[in-house]
Amino acid sequence: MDATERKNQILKCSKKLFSEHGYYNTQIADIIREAGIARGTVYQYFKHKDHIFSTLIENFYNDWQQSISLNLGQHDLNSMNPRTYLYYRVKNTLEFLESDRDLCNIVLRMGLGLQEDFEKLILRFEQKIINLITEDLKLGIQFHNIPEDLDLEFTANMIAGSLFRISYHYFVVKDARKKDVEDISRKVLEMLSPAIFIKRS
Amino acid sequence: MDATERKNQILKCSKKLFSEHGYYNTQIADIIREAGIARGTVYQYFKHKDHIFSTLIENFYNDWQQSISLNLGQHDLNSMNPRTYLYYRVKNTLEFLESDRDLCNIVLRMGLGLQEDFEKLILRFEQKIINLITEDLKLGIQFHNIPEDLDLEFTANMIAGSLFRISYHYFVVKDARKKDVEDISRKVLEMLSPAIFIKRS
Amino acid sequence: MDATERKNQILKCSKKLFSEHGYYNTQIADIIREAGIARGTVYQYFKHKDHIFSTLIENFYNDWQQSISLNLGQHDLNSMNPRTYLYYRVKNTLEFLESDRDLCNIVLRMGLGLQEDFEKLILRFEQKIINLITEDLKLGIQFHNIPEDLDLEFTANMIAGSLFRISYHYFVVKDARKKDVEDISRKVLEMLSPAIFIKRS
Amino acid sequence: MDATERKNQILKCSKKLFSEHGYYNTQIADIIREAGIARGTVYQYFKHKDHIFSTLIENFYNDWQQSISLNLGQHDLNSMNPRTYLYYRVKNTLEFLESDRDLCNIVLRMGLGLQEDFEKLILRFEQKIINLITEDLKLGIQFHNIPEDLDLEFTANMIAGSLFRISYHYFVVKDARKKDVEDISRKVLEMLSPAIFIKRS
DNA sequence: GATGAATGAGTCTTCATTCAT
DNA sequence: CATGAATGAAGACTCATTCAT
Repeated sequence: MDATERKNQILKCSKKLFSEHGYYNTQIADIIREAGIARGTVYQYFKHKDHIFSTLIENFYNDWQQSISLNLGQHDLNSMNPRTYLYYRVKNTLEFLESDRDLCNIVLRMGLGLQEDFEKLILRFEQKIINLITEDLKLGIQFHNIPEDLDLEFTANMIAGSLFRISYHYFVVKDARKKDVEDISRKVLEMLSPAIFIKRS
Repeated sequence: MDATERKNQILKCSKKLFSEHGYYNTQIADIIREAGIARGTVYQYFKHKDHIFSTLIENFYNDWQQSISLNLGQHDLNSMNPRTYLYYRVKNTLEFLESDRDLCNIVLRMGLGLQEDFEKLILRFEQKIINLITEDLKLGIQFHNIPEDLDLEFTANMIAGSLFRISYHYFVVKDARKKDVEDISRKVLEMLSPAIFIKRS
Repeated sequence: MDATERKNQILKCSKKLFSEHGYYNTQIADIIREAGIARGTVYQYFKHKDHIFSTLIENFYNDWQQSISLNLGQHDLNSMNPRTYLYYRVKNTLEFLESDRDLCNIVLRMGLGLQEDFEKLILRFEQKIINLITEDLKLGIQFHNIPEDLDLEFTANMIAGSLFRISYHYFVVKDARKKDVEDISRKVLEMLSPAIFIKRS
Repeated sequence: MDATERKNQILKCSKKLFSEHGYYNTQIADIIREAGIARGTVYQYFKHKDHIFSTLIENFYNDWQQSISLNLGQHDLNSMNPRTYLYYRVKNTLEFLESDRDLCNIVLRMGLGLQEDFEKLILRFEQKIINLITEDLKLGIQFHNIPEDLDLEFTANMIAGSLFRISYHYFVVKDARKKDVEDISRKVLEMLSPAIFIKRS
């Protein structure tokens, strides 16, 4: 097993345990038992226990960034109506969270309220999602699909909160299948659209 | 200082510290420094550190239960239209969370993903709110104000997620004032109504 | 309740608990619960927890001393044959230990191997019993009832060990009745006599 | 130093300290000072302080069991007269207790009256010795060497008490040499025989 | 004298991290 | 690189003792 594989193995086992028992209730002893490696080996790849956790969140954030770029590239904003655009945005987000339930659980629940530096990493993710929604809403206003007087801060947080809870509920608690994501996305759209979009007569 | 006062003092100081630094980053040493008492005094009132935390959540839950009963008594469901009813429900919930920002922060963020027994206590709160929303939605369906085919599980979680995020954002992050609660509640109503209620022509 | 009564009450409750759970597994909290008094009250009568324990052993020792004097006075050594003399010695010792099973248990078992100062007090009792037996044996030698070449140190310890074990077994473990003491004493005599006394043809 | 050696080292140091100062007056700090190791090392080999103590008693019990089996194998019961048999029994027991004076002191004195689970372990040893003596006495009755009407419970406890006291006195208090064991055993035999064995004319 | 809330020194135990092999 | 025994700082909890009321 080469260095990258070994590192990923440790990350994978830690992720599972952090998701299952939380950061402080996962000991290095648990991680090495899960990975079947020696205590010292962990420290060949990670300076501290913190480092494992923050690497997980960093990777999650980077993967997500990349996923956004890819998805943006796939769809031509101009050729879509705003509802379709929103639909893809929601679906892509949910699909990403669905693809790794342990990370989803960590980022949306188990990783909250730990150390300040972890909080910063998670807040970066949360803030980024809020910013994306805000940007999208602004775009909608520009295109006269969304009323000008919409409270962006409020709406963005409301949408983000919905997405977080829905993801946590369906992917972590209910263990929903990948194929359910489209259905869930459509329902999200149905809930949000009437309040956001200007009705065309 | 009598027993009840001392116990409340310890709870108050612990609450502040748990909210600020999280459960595992708050030591008994911090609590006694904050309260200006001796180490042993804490253990006169609480069996373990856990016990302080769980008491906080228990009290929060009980106070909330009581607040719901009081509020239900104040408003006559029959004399209200469904929008007004929903408005008061949202406002009461937000008002309760606003009234203690430290507890709000603990229940909505710092207390998540800790020990299993803490998780149970917080899940009880979350589940109760989901149940309440579900009951309200069912009532709306009965009164033909809400479409029969609404996905209750989905909608309840979406609404709950919105309320959690909005509360956390405005009361914990933004430190909003009590007077802002009405404004926020109205905005919540504006977001939810169009998707939930059957439009009367 | 006057001072002496209160003090005796504390001693009585402590004795029961020390006998039941040992010195280190009996807390002041247990004693005041058993006695139904306040924490501070204990310290009005005893300087330290140690003091309660050592008072118990001291009292036991003094009572025993007194019991010996009384018994010695009752029986005229000259008018008795050595077997009868030994019988009364054994019976008196067993009767004394039987009269307070908690103390018997403390002195013979629960009180052993604690602190150095406790050990001294208990050793004083043990040594005293060894000395008494030795004196009696010497007397027997003087009167030509016991062979001159008997190993006194060995015999005294053997007899003491027997008495200790028999007392512990019948009074503490088996909870024997007062009326059984005579029977037990006779059996002790039957065991010891053949080896100790010079056989008269 | 490998795992077994290290564990034995901790056991050895603990044994010495427990024997010297008792269980509750021996701190983990004392043990690590005596062993010249770090605090955490103790907990690599033993779950709790209790665990060290109970391991000592367990080992003692097992070693003793094994010693009995070995000794039984060495001597042919049929080819011995009952006195010789009793002599070897006593000698073997005393030899075993003599071989480790710290354990002898713990089992016969310092370990008494501590926690319930320790008491159970020590009682197991005591009961076993009582049972062995009882079995031997029964055998003697079967072979018509011992009177049928002998009170077995009484006699076994008396003999056990003698052996315990004699062992404690000579091996712990008087620090007798190994070579003295034979002499002591012979004296024990001289004390017990006349009362136990049927006299052949 | 009696009370019991408060005290804090003393202990056990945990667990991330190190380092010689 | 891998190992795992050893480390010790950090933290929770206990409990005899005090003292103001």
